[in-house]
Amino acid sequence: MKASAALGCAAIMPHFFLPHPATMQANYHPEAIEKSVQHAWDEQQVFLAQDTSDKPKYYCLSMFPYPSGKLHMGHVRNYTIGDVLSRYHRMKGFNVMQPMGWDAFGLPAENAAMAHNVPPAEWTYANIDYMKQQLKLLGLGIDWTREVKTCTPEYYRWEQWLFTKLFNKGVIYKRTSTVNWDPVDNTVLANEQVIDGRGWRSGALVEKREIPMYFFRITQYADELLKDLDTLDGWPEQVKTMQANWIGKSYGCDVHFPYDQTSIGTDGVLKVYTTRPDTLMGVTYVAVAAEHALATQAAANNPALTEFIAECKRGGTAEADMATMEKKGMNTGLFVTHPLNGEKLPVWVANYVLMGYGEGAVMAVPAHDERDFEFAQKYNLAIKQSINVAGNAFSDAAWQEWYGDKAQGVCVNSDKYDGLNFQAAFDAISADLASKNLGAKKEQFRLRDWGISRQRYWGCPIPIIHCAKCGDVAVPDEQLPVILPENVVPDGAGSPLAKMPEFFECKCPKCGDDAKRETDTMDTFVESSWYYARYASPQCSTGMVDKAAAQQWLPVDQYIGGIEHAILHLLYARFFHKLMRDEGLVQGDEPFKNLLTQGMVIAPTFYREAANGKKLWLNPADVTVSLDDKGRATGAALTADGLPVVIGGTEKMSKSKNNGVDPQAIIDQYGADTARLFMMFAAPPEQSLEWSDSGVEGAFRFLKRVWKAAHDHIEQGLVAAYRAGELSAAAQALRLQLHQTIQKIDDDYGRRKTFNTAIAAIMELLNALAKFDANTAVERSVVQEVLEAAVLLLSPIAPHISDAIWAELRPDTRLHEQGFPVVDATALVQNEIDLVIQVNGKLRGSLRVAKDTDKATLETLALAHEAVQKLLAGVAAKKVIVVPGRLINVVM
RNA sequence: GCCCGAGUGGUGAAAUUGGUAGACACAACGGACUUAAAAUCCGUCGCUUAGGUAAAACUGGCGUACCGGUUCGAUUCCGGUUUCGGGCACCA
Repeated sequence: MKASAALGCAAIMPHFFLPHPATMQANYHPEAIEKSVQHAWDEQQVFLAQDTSDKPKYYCLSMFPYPSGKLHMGHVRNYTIGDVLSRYHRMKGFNVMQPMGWDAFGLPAENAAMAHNVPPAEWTYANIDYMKQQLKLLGLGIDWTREVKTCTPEYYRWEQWLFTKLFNKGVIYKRTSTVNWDPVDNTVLANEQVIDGRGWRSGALVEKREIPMYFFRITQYADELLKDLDTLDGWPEQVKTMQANWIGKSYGCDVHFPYDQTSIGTDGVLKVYTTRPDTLMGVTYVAVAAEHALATQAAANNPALTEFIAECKRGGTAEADMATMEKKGMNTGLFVTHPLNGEKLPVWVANYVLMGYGEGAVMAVPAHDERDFEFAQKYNLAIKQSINVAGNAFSDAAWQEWYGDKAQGVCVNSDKYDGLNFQAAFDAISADLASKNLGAKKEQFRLRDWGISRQRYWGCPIPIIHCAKCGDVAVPDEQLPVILPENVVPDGAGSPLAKMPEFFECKCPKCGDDAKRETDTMDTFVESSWYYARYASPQCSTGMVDKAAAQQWLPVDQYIGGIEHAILHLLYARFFHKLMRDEGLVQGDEPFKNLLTQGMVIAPTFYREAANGKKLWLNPADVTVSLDDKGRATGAALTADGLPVVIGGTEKMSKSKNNGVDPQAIIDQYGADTARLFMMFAAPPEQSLEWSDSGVEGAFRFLKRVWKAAHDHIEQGLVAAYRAGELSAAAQALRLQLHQTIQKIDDDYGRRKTFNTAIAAIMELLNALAKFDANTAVERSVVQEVLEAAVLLLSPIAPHISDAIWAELRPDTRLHEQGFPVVDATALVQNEIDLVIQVNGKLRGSLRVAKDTDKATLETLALAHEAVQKLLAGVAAKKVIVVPGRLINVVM
C-alpha cells in the first residue's frame, strides 16, 4: 500500500510539475523520428564496439553484400535479423560488435563495365556509396569504423601475403583443370555464363579446355573439416549434413587393371577407385574419360572415335549438366585384364566419366550399378550378376532396387568369394589385390581441391612471378601488394591484365632476370573466406589480423546469411580459419560458433527472348500479371508496352534474373521501422519467403497503434512504473500477460530466433492494453509498466519509434542504455488452470481446476463431465490418460 | 541426376518436448463515426449437399500436399509418392 500511495501522489501531481519537456506529438511521423534518432546514435557513437570492456563480447556477423547496385529484400531480411540479435544482446549486457563491409570483387562488375563502358572499380565504389546510405536508412546498429572493402589493396595485400606463405609451404600447388571455353570470344566462361551449352555473349558452342591453375589443397583438411562438424552445436543439422555429404568420405579400394599387351602394346595399368570392391567379379568393362591417355591412343587411327571424343569435349563443366545428360560411349577396341581372374575387359570412352575426378576412369559393374546397367543395355555389354539377395531372382531385363543393395547381398558367381557378405568380400578381395600389388584399401573424399585461378580482371591478383629459370616464384613480402590497376574496362575477350605489359612485365625476385607476372586473379570466395577475422582489426597494417584483437573477438558468436551459402562459402571459410590457425594468426578450430541460415526471399521472374535466343530479364515491378478468379497467373505483360512476357520460375532475388525488389519505396513511404517490422513479421527467419508487400500497411498500422497508446497515456501525465500493491483482477490479468510476454520474447529472441512470434506476442499485449481501463493511480502505474516493457521488447525490431516513445515515457533516460525487461515471478503465479477434456483424442470439453489438483481427482472430474458421460452412455472407460497441466483423455 | 529443405484457411503464418489445428496479421465482407471520403473503432471470417433454426445460436462430420504405418492421441515420428525451393565446385 505504501508504494501505491506514493505512486498515487505522483499521478495526481498537476501536469506542469512533471519533468516533461514538450507535449508528445499526437501522430506517428516516422521520417522525422528516424532521422533524429539516427542522428543521436551517430553523435553518441552508440554502436562502436569496444576492444576492451568488462562485458562479455558478442560478435554478430551478417554475410556481407556484393555491391550489386541497390539493396533487395533479401538484404533487408538478413541485416534486420542481425540487428535484432545485436540489439537484444546489447540489452542483455554484452559488448556487441556488428560490422559491415563489401564483397567487392566479382563478375557482375565486369558485365556492368562492358554494358556501360565504365571501369569495374568506378561502378563498384558508386554502388557501395549508394547501398551504404540505404543500410544507414534502415537504422542498423553497425560499427561503421570497421568497414572493409575487399577490392582495396589494404585488404587484398594480406590475402596475397597468405597465398605466398601457403604456396611456399605446398598447401597451394599448380596443375591443369577443365574450364568452359568460348571459342569465339576466346575467353573462359563461368558456369552461369553458359546457357544451354552456348556462350552467353557469343552464342558459340562451349568447349571444355584444360588450363593450368592454382589449387588450395583443401583435401588435406577434409578429415578435419568433416570431424569438426560434430563440434558445431550452434549450426543447423541441415547445413552440417550437406557439408558432410559434400566432403563425402568413402571407404573403398584402388584397383589396377593391367593393360592387355596385344591391344595396347605397352606395359601399364589402368587405375580406378571403387566403393564396391565386393562386386569386382561382376566387372564387364571399364570406362575412361575423353581426355584419358588410352582414349587418345585409340583415337589415333579411328576417325569415329576422334569425332566422339570431340563431342564429349563439347558442352560445359557443370556437374548438374553432366549428371542429367544422355549417357553415351564408344568402344576403343583396347582391352585391360581383370586383376583377379585375368579376363579381358573392353575399354570404353564414356561422356559421364570426368578427367578431373580421381583417375579419369571407372570400372563398370552393370549388374549392381544402375548407371552401368543402363549403359550396358544401351550398348549390349555383358551384365554379370555377382551379388544376390536371398529370395530374389536376377534378370538383366530391368533394373531392380535390390541389385544395388550392399546391406543384404552376398557374393555369387564369384569363385572363392561366393557366400561372403559385403564387408567380408571387401576385405578378402582388397587383400588379394594387395598381395598381387594390383590395388589396396583406400579412404577417399568426394571433396576436390579448390581451384582458385580466374582468367578475369576484377579480382585479387595472384602473387606469382613466372621465371624461365626459377619457375613459379612467390612475390616476396616487400613487393606486396601486387596492385590491380583500377582504370580498366574489360572487353569480354580474354583477360585484360594479360594484354597489359605494364602489369605483367617484371623481374624474377630470385635471379633478377626478366620474368612475367601471373595475370590470373583469385576466386572471389577467397576474399569472403577471411573477412570475418579482418573485422577484429580492420586497419591493421602489420598483418592479416592483429592477433590480440582476433583473440578478443573470435570466434563469431552469431553468423547470419542465406542458406544458399550452406556449402561453398561456409566450407571455404572454415578451411581458411584452419589455415590461419596453422599460421598462428587465430586461435580455435572453427570461425562461426552459431549459424543462422536465412531462407531465401524469392520472387517471380519474367523475361523476353531476343531473336538470338538471349533472355532479357524484366523486373517484377515493371510487369503486370493477369490472374484467373482463383488467383492463379494466366499471363503477364510489360506494363510499359502492354505486350506479353514469359513467366519464369520463382527464384531467389538476384541481379542476374533482375527480380530483386528494392526496399526504398517502402522506406520512403512508411519508414525503416515498418520495413523491418514487416520483414520480421512475414515469416520465421529460416523459412523461404515469396515476396509480397501485402501486409506492409498492417505493420505500419500497428506502429501507429503503439504510438497512440503511448500518447494517450502520456497525455494523462506520467507515473512511475508499477512496483507493488493491490490490484484488481483485470490489472492482475494484464500483469500476468505482460510478464508471460517478457518471458516468451526473451526466449524468442535468445533461443528460438523466431521474431514473427515475438511480434505477435507484442501485438497481443497491446490488444490487451487497449481493452484495459485504468481508473486508479495503481492501474495507471500498471499501464506505465506495460508501455515501458512493450517499447523495450519492440526496440530490437523497430528501434527508432521505440527510442522516441521511451524518451517520452522516461524523459531523463535513453533507451539504448536500458537492459532487457526482467520477469516478475510474482506476476506469473496462477492458482487455477484450464484443462482440456478429450474422448478418444477428440476435444469434448474443458475444466477449470486448482493448479495442484491430483491425478485421481482429475480422472474423477473428467469421467463425471457431462460430455464424457453422454458419450460413454453407461459403459466404463477403458483407460484415462492425464497429461499434467494440459489435458485428460478418456479412452473408450 | 545427386545432396538438403519445405508444402497448414482467400493470403503471410501459429501450434516451442507427440497433447485444444488456424494464435497474430493481411485481404474480404458487414456495421459505427463522417455531408462525403480517408483515417479510426467494433463485428464476421477453414470446409460441409449432416442435424438444428424464421434467421442465428448450437450439435455433428471432415480438414495440416497425397498414400500408408506407429500411438490413447500425429501439422509434429516412420516408410513411400508428388510439387515447389536451395546447392552441385567459375553467380555471389
